[in-house]
Amino acid sequence: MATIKDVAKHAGVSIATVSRVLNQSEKVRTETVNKVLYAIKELGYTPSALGRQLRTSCTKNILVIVPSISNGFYSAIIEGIKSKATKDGYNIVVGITNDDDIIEQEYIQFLDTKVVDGLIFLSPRRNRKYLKNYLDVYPIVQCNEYGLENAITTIAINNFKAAYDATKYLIDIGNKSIAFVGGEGDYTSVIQRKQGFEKALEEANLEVPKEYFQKTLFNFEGGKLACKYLLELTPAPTAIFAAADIIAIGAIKQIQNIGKQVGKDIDVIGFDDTLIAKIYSPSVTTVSQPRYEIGVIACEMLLLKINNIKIANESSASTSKKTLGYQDIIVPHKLEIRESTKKKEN
Amino acid sequence: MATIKDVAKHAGVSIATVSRVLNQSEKVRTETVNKVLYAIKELGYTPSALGRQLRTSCTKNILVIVPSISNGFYSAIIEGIKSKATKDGYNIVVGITNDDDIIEQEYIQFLDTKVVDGLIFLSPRRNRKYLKNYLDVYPIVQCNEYGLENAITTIAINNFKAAYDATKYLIDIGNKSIAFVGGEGDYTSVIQRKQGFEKALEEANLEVPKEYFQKTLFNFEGGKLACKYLLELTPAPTAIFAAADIIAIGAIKQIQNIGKQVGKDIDVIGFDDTLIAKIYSPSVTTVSQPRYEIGVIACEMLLLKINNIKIANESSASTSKKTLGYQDIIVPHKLEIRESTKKKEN
DNA sequence: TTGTACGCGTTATCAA
DNA sequence: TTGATAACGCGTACAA
Repeated sequence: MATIKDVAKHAGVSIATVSRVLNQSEKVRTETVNKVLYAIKELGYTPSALGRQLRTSCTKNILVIVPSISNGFYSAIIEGIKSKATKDGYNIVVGITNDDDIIEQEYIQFLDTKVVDGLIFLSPRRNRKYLKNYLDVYPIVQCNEYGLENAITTIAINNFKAAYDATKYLIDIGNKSIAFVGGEGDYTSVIQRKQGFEKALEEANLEVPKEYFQKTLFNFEGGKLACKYLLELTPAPTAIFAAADIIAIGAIKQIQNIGKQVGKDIDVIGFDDTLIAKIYSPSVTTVSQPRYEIGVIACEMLLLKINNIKIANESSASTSKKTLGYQDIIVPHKLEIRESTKKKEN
Repeated sequence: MATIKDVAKHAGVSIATVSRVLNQSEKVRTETVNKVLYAIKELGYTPSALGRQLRTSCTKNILVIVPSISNGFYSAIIEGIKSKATKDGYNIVVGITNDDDIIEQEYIQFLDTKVVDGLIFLSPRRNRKYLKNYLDVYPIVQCNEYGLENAITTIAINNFKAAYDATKYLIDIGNKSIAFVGGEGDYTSVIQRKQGFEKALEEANLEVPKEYFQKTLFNFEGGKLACKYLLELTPAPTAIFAAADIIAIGAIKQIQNIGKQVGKDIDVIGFDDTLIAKIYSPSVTTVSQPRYEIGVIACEMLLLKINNIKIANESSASTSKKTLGYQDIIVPHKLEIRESTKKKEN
């Protein structure tokens, strides 16, 4: 509980000198430095981040807003963010919203209350009109979505092209009737995946019955239900494109339940390449996103913004708005071919 | 960027009055209240948490230290912590250590720097002698381990009894030779599970060859490797007790790879009841921990400590140490029987 | 090279 | 019912 004052008194110097030693900002005689260092050790003193933050109006904290932490998809991105943040002396604060808009807004207010210096959204974007006021003022970055109305810097794969590639692959290995299972909630990324899916089928002159497009809960049960419905259709699809691995796995379990074989009777492809796709039995063909790298890049972009603002504030207060530009960054995706899909022999 | 001062000026009152309105602490004339409220809206003012925290020396932040966020086991606990914390107006800060002691220590210093009011460890405990100094001074709680040297409040299942129960079940369904696969690193919880395992076998007069005890990496590959080794032994075990679901799943994959059937040729049991155990194919018999509840209770205990300290500080500065007692809380476990184990017919 | 003094944005005490 | 003002712990311009 020792403060800088205690240290100063103990060392027989002023608090200014202690501060100088702490920050190595100006020259201090080595002799004095030692006195101060000794006093610090003696008292077990640690500078209060609070006082420092209030003074410098900079917390070295980054807020990461995520719908749920139980989702393997986000965790790798967070690890990426964390890695870059740590390197630059920043800590990350993870805000979990459970997809609740109110909670999300509360977290966003961390910017107002100066608890954090910047914000990274991992959550899919919804109708967030109020965000506009923040975008001009605070450093904010969005992961996994791009090309939307707000002027927000984004990092994502090309979801359209990724879905197109995956669908083309399903066609190439011999499928002519393919179903698409998306999640509920009109996330831009899922919409784009659906568009890529349609484009590939169109190019191959394959038609898709309306019933082949399924919306379901974004989880295991949702995948099971959607698959059950699809396999009871006549004709039933020979392949299922799921907009997420967990949905794909639900579908696989359902296929197994009715005694059919995945990769032989029916192909299933997922999305995101989460851990479970790799270790499931059968392992799941899926579209891989460089999640860790997405996190790293997102953090880099954010720190850039933070520093720009800092510099702008130091020079002139009026130009600060213009320093917050935005851009769309597209990272490469990759198709991971595994056991849940197999080339047909005819 | 408006401050309380701006609001005061705008409303034509003193900052003290603004503060009173904000905190509803003392009586303010409704007329004045309205003036202030109007000014607040007008300026888009949000109180700075920083100033407030500096003044009250209370951040309303809780630090949760976790080895990795990519681990399904921890996420549910975090959700539990978060739920309780939110109810009481606290935010949680998740610190990811990647099992690095240095990083962990840096996070612990958040207590010194007054960035957080308390700390919950989810990470398994290691040799943390330096912790002693913190335990007397700050509110700290440990999840998932108990009965150790330090006087730290803990919340966990009875790992010994849980493993005993699971092993007894394996014996009851007809297994006579059972192997134990633990993770590397001598985590107390794993050691206790091993002891429970041994106790059950001993009671059934079953002997376990030394080679049946395997240590391996705490992941999918580790499970595969350990299983490969075990199945090449003669005699090979008819059942495998894995100290974690992910290890069990590695083992299952390996069993499938060599063309044997899980639940028929070989039983496999996991630990923790993470999502993957439920949805894997086959689904995995496992010991369920009430992870969400563990999080809730941990948070409750921590908030209790935080409030105790607050009260102690208000009355007399000298008694604050004694208010930080400690206790071991044991929560119930449950055996979830699924497809990876099956009763033998003889 | 070092010390004095101010301010960061609050809350809380004391007077008025 | 309100206002003036002293803290909280720190960094830094300015003076010495």
